Amino acid sequence: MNTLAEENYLKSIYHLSLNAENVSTNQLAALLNTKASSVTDMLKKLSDKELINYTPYQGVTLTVPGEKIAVNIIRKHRLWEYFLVEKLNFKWDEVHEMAEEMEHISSNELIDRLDKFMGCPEYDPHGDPIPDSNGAFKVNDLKLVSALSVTEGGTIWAVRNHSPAFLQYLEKQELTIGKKIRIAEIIEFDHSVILQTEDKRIQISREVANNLLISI
Amino acid sequence: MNTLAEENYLKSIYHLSLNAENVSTNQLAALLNTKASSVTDMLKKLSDKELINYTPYQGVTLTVPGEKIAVNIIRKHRLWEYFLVEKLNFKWDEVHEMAEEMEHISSNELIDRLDKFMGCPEYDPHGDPIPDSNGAFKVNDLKLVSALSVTEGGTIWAVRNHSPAFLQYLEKQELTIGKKIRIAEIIEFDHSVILQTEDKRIQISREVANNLLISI
DNA sequence: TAATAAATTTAGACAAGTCTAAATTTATTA
DNA sequence: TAATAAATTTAGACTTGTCTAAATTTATTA
Repeated sequence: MNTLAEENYLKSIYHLSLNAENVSTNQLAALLNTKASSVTDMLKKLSDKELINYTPYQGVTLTVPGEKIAVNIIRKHRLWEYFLVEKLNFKWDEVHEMAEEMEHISSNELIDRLDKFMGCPEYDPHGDPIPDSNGAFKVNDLKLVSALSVTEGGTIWAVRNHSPAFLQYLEKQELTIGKKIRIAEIIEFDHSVILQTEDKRIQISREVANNLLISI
Repeated sequence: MNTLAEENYLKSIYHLSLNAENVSTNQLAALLNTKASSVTDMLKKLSDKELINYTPYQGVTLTVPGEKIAVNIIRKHRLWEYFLVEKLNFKWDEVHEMAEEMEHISSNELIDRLDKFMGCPEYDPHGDPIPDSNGAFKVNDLKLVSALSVTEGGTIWAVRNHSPAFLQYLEKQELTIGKKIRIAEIIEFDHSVILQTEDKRIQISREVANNLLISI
């Protein structure tokens, strides 16, 4: 098996890979709250284990085995989050940190049984798809609210930021998963967005719009 | 918080303390599958943190804060074992290793909610009492089968060994928790014990009798 | 009780993962 | 395209937890 640190690196590389072909040392250092030199050391180690493709100065990609491990960790993370919210009644802004620990519980048999116990949920409390035991994701076509034009709209489906501060803000604004919204106006000056919901208009910053995903 | 290694040492000291006033370096080394010299190093560290009382060559005892941490880990271990058996349908011989990992999940809020979710069970799948959130145990007066005389008997209540091999053996012999037994005979030569259950006689070794606890 | 055995500790080393500071490579820009 | 800036890697060090081998202390026994 892999160490906790190795698992966290693989997971982080996976997440960053979604937005860029190659993941850079500095991106990883920022996400993992560590120094670039530490990242370099670990990249060598993961490369030796053939879990990543690493060329010095050129960033990294995951190999097939590396991606498999990363997806499995993400599966565990999301299933535990679902468990914490649906079974133990935690709020969606309270579960991320706990799931960060729980995702490293090694048994796959355990996670498969947990999955069945909960009825094989397809999405976690933040709207992210839960990979199945083969690592297959439900692909669904989501769009960032920040990428929409006026009059476009849909249903809030997922969030791209899991920090308690952000989630609590959404909760307060009643911008939670399942809510139907439409772009009423985009402020040219700062790209703030005014959303129209069933019963009111809500103004959100570009920052917020950039972390909110909807299904059209 | 404490490291995983520290938590495991505290837990082991706690367990060994039940059978001896002072816990020795070698006892710990054996239980933790490590070397005496490594134990000495860790004892100094725990002593510096005032989690144990350590006098070189004289063994250790837990301090009040040290015991509190140990009991909390045991609480988590037993609640997770209960969860795995009662909710995820694992067998009692399958859960120990998983719980060894899960007991280190740090959130106490999580464990308290898990406790409530399961209806605040008093005993784990091996019959061990589950401490409450204050660290209080249900004390019950159990006796080792090996300590009984002929004609004495009671209900199998707990086991002192959690190895899959032992638990599977008990399962096969139908000597599981709740079973009523009585001592029919003790073989003088090797201290084997012949048990009378409702429907049959079962011979067990002294070794087995020494790991089986009954409530009279 | 002196000699021997067993238990424990000390000394020095190592692997994992991290850090700072310096060196190197790549990217940017004047 | 030469100079500068930014990104990355290397070198050397530190911490945690472990190890082996040697030294020391405690227990046992003749």
